[in-house]
Amino acid sequence: MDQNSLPPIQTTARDDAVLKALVGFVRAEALQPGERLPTERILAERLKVSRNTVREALTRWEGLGLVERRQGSGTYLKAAVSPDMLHMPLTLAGGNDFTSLMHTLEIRRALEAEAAALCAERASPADIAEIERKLDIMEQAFRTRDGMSSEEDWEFHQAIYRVSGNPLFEQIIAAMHELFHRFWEHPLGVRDFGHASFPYHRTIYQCIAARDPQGARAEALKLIATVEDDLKRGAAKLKLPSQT
Amino acid sequence: MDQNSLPPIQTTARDDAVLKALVGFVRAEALQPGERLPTERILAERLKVSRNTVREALTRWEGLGLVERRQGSGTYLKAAVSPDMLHMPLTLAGGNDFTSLMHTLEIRRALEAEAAALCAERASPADIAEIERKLDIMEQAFRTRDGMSSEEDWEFHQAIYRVSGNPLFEQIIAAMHELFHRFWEHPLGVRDFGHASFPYHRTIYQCIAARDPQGARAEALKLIATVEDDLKRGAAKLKLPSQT
DNA sequence: GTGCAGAAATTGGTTGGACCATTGGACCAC
DNA sequence: GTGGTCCAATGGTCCAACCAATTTCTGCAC
Repeated sequence: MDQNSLPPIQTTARDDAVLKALVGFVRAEALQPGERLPTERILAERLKVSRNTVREALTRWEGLGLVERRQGSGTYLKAAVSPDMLHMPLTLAGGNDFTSLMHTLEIRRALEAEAAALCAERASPADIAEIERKLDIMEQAFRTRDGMSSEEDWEFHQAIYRVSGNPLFEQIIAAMHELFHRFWEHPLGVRDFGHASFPYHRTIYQCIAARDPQGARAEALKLIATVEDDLKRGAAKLKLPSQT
Repeated sequence: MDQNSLPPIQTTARDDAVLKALVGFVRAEALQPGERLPTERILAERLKVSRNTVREALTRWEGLGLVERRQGSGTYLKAAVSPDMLHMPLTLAGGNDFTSLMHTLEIRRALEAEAAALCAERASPADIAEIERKLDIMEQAFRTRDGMSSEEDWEFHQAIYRVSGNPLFEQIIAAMHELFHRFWEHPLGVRDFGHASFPYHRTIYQCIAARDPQGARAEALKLIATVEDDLKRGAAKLKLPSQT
């Protein structure tokens, strides 16, 4: 590690300066997502600030999803950083009621359709192969575990978001995914939850492989529609309140 | 083995607990945005945690825009909080390059299309009348000011988001709108920026009035497509870098 | 009483040092 | 190999100060 890439900082606005210095460091060292950055103690020493200040700065980055801290292990880069990043922290007054869940699904439907369409436009042969691989894994898991393939299912969708070439898709949907799963852990009493959506994964893939954006968009819409139907059936069964 | 049957164990989550307690406090005291919440020292004492831990928690809230800290004065609530907020920190790399702008536009295209479709499904006669009113105002402004109708244009779209019945559309797009306008104030040197999109506002309205979700979706896609074209022309003129 | 300058208290920001809990590797007995 | 134990490294928490900005109070001049 080049020690000159971590010069001491100068004035007030300490933690901002720490982050700025850290951006410079990441670029100087060409750190990639997944790599570990220096320990808090080293950063504090090099930047001539207290470790608490370093921690406040890293806490902000962690909140933005730029970094992940693992106790006993280190702090790891989670996304690419650049000097002119724009942060748009969006907090939605979501609820645990059925209505809010449907609202998130409507957003997901919009993004899923667009991502699939963009994916069909832009996928390289290697991308298509990668998506097919995820699809095979998912279908395999679906058959052997009789429908419980949520993890593999999610990876399939993530692959599509990535190939869409627009990182915002993954960021937004990942945030909603977490909310969704607070509810989804127990499939709302619907035994075969998600079964209906299964075939559409392959049809989406086929449209992508055939470079058919409109088709991919349409199939993605159908997929989410089946999830919405499942959700409605589950809500009806549980007599879930439709309002908070 | 079902991976879900062995979730990661939850050990320590001090600052999360602090935030949870703080949510409870805000609700118990019915604090409104703008009001001051207890000092860090008091929070630390009451919650039986160190002040550092309180600060890390507040730093996270500050990063999310929920709270504002003023040295010497106090910490003030900036937005309403609820126990089940959904946090969506979006960071887009490279603020003013063409690629990032296109990324935000792709998200907007997805949401705009879906909002228009939902709007066509759900609009009441009163809603339709309201949208038409906004449309008339926009068209009037467009004609008298020769294309400079961004404010009225925005209100027309907002009306559609509202009628869609899903508040998330407006929240997400509003956040991106602000971001977008930091660079959009000057229409990238394209003199008639936005002109091409003008007729589609009325066609979208007509589809909504005719309760035609598919048509509304298609027209919304066309509208954004014209904006994308304008943007590309502007980028070509300015020789804007397509990468960071 | 009023107005205002300066002192004092309040509050977030920073520091340095200490200890705890977890992680992951090294090492060892089996 | 396998399974333990130990140990150093690292993030998480705590404490007790002090600094810097702000607010509030005090007391004096008028």
